[in-house]
Amino acid sequence: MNTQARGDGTVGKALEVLDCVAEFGRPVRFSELLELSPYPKATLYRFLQTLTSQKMLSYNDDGTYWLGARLMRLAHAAWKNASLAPIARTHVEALASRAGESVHLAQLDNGQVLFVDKLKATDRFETLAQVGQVAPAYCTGVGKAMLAFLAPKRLELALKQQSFFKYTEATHGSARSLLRDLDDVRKTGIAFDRQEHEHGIISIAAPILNDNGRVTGAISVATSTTRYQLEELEAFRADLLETAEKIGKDATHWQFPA
Amino acid sequence: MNTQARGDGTVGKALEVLDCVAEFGRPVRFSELLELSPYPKATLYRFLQTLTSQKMLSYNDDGTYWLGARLMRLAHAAWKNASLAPIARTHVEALASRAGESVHLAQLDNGQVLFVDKLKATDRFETLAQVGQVAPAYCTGVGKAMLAFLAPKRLELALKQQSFFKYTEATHGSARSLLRDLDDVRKTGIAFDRQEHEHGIISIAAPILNDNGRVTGAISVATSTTRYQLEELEAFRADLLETAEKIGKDATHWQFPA
DNA sequence: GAACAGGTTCCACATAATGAAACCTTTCGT
DNA sequence: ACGAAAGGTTTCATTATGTGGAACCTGTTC
Repeated sequence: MNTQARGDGTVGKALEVLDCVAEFGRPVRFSELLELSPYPKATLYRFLQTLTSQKMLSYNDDGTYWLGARLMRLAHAAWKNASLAPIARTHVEALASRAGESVHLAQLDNGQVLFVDKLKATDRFETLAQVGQVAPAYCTGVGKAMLAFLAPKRLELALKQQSFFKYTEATHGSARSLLRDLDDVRKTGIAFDRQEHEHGIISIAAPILNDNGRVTGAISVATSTTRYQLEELEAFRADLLETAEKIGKDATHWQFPA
Repeated sequence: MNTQARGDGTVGKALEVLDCVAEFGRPVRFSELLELSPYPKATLYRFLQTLTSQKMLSYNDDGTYWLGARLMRLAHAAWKNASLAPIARTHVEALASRAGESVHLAQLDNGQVLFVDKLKATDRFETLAQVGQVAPAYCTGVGKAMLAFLAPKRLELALKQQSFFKYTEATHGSARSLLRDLDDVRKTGIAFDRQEHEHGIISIAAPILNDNGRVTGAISVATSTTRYQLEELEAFRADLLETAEKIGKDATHWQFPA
């Protein structure tokens, strides 16, 4: 896995088209896609044909394309077997409704944070909206919670994968600065995001450890500085830790591969 | 969309590999895949590399592959925008717990039934297990419920897409036989699966209609002949119809493209 | 009834995929 | 410690695949 990323190739292009369709967020016509994608008519047409015959897209008789059944199946294989989400769902829900704020559930995926569940207590329909999103580990609450409890070797590897781009003034700009923060996290069992990834967004996060003490994920309560001060997040600490522990227990039989 | 299906092409092959990974239901090693897939070592290797760099697979440092972040993202775009599931979730849950039996939520996808939610009242972990599965429309409760309320033109088209393969003695073997059944469904607003798809499995289904009277999906209570007789399914009728109506109302703003 | 927009098909050509074989690297048996 | 085997990665000449400009449908508009 050390050759440089290959963005090209037929498969890559086809997937780009899939992304385009997904981006629309609704069934979409050929001509609409044509504008958004960089491919000439004939090429795009062939891609759509291929993807349709592969059931990655479905072609409706009103002439629109939308993500197809195969994608659904693959997706749920992923969801069911490689993510904490189904195991943690009830706990996450409970926490969200008690906290009245967004709850995020995340796992580590090649040095990045992968959100596997996001829940807004207030809005049922927003559920799952941004599941699958990724974010850097070094500047998010969940990310730091996980990094702090990684085995030394793994941490070393993960650190190499961080860019240390400064999103805000509060973002850690180097491994050294991050490591100091992680020491605190390790002591308290709690990680804070102090507007490190996005202005105005703060969070309090706890790692999810299985019975062997291995990190399998992290969970956080996130809110905005307009509603809470950083210090006030302490109010969620006990509930968060308790929830994380419960999830850890439920997830023990199951090993996340990272 | 009239050229014959092209199962070949690079994209098709790559997706086959994805399916292989999904089939394992867990992170999988190179060598395991090698046995299951028809490709030589070098070819499979390249596919895995491509899919990994495209984030369709993730490569973990214990040397295993698993479905990746991009798939997750695509999946949830599909789930959120093209399926009744998130809209219907609460109603489905409520029905499942009242009925104490499996509840299936389905939509029509190119003449086939696509399950977008399945819920067992008894087992939280089985939730979502077979979402994305497809089944024939002509021999399932949900399928017949949807067919019966399709506009004549659409029904005609859908009938052409049915194979009328006889899964059991009870399966409809021809369009004629099916159409007679659909007349009944139209009259009563309820469809039964009388062990037509699988021995021992029966169900009672109702279509979900939006305010324009257009079919957007169907919902069913399914059980086995060891627990219920066909006639006893009547007990679920009222609750089923009521639930279907509620979902229809919630889904009215939203049009399923089929 | 001519011009147009949205799709679909053709085909000479360029590119990307193929897979046998050689090559690493780690693990295992003695 | 040594040889062999399993598991994984790279090379490269060959060939199958994908490419896209242009022509072509078909239904709609002015």
